[in-house]
Amino acid sequence: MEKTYQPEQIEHYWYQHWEQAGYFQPRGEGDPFSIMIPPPNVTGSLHMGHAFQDTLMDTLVRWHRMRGDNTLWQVGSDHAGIATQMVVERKLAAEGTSRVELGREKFLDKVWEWKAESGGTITDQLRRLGTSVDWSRERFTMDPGLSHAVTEVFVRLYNEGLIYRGERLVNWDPQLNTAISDLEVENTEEKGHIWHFRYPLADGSAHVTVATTRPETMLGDAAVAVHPEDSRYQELVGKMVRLPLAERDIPVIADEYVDPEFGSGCVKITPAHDFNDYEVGLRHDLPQINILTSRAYLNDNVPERYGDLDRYEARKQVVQDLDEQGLLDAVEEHTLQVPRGDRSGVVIEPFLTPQWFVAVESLAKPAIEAVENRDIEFVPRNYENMYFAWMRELEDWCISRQLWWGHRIPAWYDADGHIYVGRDEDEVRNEYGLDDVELTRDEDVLDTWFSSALWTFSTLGWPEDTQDLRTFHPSSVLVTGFDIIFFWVARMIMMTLKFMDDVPFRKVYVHGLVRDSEGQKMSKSKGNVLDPLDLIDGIDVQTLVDKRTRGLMQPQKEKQIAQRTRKEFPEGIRAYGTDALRFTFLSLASTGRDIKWDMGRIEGFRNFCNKIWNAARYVLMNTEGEDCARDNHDYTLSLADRWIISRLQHAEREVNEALEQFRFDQASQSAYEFIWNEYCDWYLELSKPVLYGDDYTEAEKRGTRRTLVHVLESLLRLAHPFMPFITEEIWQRVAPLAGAGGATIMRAPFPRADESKVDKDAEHDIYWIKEVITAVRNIRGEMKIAPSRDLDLYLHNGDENDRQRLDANRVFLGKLAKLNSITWLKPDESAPPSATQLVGDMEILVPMAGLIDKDAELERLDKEIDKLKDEVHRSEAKLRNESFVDKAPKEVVDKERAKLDDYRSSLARLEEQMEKIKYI
RNA sequence: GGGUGGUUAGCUCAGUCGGGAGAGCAUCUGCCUUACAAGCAGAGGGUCGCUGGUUCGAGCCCAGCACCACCCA
Repeated sequence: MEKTYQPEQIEHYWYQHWEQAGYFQPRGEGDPFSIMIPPPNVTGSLHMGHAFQDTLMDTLVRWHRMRGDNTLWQVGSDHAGIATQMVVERKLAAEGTSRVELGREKFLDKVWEWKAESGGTITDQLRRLGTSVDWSRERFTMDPGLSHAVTEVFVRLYNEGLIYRGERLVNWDPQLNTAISDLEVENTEEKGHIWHFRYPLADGSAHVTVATTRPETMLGDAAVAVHPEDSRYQELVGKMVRLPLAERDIPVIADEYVDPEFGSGCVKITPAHDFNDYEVGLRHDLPQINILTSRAYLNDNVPERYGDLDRYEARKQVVQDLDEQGLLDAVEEHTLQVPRGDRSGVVIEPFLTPQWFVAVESLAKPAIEAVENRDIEFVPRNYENMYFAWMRELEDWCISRQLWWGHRIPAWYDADGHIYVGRDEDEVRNEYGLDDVELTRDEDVLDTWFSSALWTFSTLGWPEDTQDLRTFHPSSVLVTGFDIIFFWVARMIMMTLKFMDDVPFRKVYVHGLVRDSEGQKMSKSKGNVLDPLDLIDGIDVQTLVDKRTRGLMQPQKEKQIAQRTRKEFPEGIRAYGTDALRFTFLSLASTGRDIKWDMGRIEGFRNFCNKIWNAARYVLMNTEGEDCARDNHDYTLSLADRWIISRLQHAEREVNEALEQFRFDQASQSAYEFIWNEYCDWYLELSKPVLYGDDYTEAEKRGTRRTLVHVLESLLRLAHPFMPFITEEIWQRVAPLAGAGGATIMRAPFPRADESKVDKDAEHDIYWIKEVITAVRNIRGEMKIAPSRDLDLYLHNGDENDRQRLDANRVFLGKLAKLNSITWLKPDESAPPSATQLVGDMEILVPMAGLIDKDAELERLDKEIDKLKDEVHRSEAKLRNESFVDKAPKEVVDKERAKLDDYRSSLARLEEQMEKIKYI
């Protein structure tokens, strides 16, 4: 083996090998366990969120696979309607053509071409993470099978009256010229203004003042509203106002929606351009006056002078005109929430257009019940409240998009505009007897989320009744971010209950967001994005700066981003490897909270990988070609052997229990602690005296070699779900020595604790040995005695247990504490003046002559004594408190008494010791 | 305005049943000890956000407040 761990040399090899060997496919027997990957966007590339999420899923999947379950991790991607169309349109523009020029059919050919060439980026990147997804079943939402499912669902819902077409206010992106979903709208806080306008009453008797952040929409005002209980405006309600510029009369209405405290307490109502006003308009039967075109220019419903102005030009003009008429009361600075399209970056308009909707009420009811009655459980559970809150005030879902790329809506219109819905045109014609009628198909496509909502069952072959569906549906757990609970999770639950009559998954594990080291969201525009592949492979600082500053929407930020990047990563990023990256995510994955990325952690875990690597080197150096008692059963286990085997059972229990509760942080920490703090720090050291000297028999040496390889082989399996590559690489060499069969660690059994191997006596004995060794090392460290110097050790005031443990473990103590001699003193015998530590009542004495500075030792003792005195006082006070002694459980009181006894006797010993050396 | 989560060592985070707070990183000291300097050994470091309450006892339970983050309006 190489002397240091070099991840790049093993990761590619093993992944290719696993994939080719088909190890990612379900084994075909055992309890089914399945996870459906949240399909990444086909235009996307891997970011830290994916890496985090996929690490969690892969850990669960590998764990279950090793536990013998029939495990499927279903992989695939979604077609990302808008994003993909934009990418391809941009490409076409660069080629000097356009979507419109090509026409729908040719454009779609181009999209598929693009998909074939570039659509595999993210799935290729997934492989670098070691994800054990079943590539042979990879799905794409636009595949024929999934498209078939989409059509089927649409038609069935339509026939039940659960899909309808209607004119509603939707989020409209005027640049992309399509409706978009709430999810695709980002509300950003921006500086703007509030304009206060005076609207005169129609009878000229007075005026009302209204405030708005969007002056141009006043041309579409349908009313002015006040709060019904606002005494200031009682007499106004029912009167008419003369809307300036438009010169229309509009009523003053009373509605609870108005906040009397805000502004003048008087608001303009523009039903066609504001979601709240829309609702108010419906309540009061107001006209919906649409003043915009789909590109956000003003249309024919406004006076001519504003026609064909873009919304911002119109704003200026309206303000100027009102000002000239003396109707501009005031302008204030104001910070407001501005809705922007996450793809286009432009301000989104609430816009009135005909769209297709899913009526969700009847679908939501069972979806709420499924969570209420715990058919589906959220982890952590508090996300259920978020789910309920949203589901209980759910609005109908706008599913149509004015795009070409996507599932085209299976609806046809005749010349009179009658709608016919069916699986295809033939079916429509047959069903409705439309032999000779000319039909045109709806131009729109469905929201990508519509197809994603069917993901758990469409990927398994629905509407066919397949074996896969029967085996792997419902899936076992969904691992996802909280940000798409509404848009995806809730919709999957609704659709799956409707069409499968079952839940899509039993559990939803909700993880947090990966943030940068300062807790900021990672984003291209902030220039603080980390690419998981750069953490795996490393990147020099110049390349990183280039990457972060390329193609910025706000080029003026380039300098600042470059500066901050160079400050945070002066040396660039070193290559840490996939296993260290994964382990970092796992260790930070405590329940449901966001994680701040910490380079220190990944560095530490790369070191951990190196530790495992070198531990394996040590084991192999001492066992390859040696008799490890694989076939030879004549061997003896030492105390250390029995101890590490016992500790292994604890670790195995902890890891399994933690994973059962999705506590990836605790699971990985248990593995880490066992491997580093017990196996490496103590057991490997304890094995050396057995293997290297003449103090032990051949049978004992065989026992230790056997234990070295067996425990290593087990801990590799234990850590495999966390760190698949390094564990496989080492396991391939270690498994044969341990007599463990199988072609891959991936399919080796996951370790489970065997309580019969827990050995309390061995644990107590090793605990004692560690205490004694640590005591000596402490003296060494505090007294600055060179580690190379062998010490003479005296033990005083020990009991019979101490005596027996000493006799049984002299060799261990001698080697690990680097001792020249160990002398057991009888109670009446005294040692030369010594530095002292206590193990229980036993004094650990290292003679001072020539080694130890008297004053330093006195100072050290003094500090110890002070500490003990504090403890004694605290404990005495507690026990003097009668209500404590009366009311606290007996065990607690007894424990406190025992502690006090210990403190007192330790104190006495140290004081005695202090007296002894004070006068030398 | 409503809701959720958070506030613990210099930093990033654990903390189970209420019974005197832990890890990693960083820091300090000493070591190239034949698995590992990406390492070993040792050490220092905490008013558990604030105030009150419950309790014999509160990081943990209750109330209020402050600040941060997110969701909704």
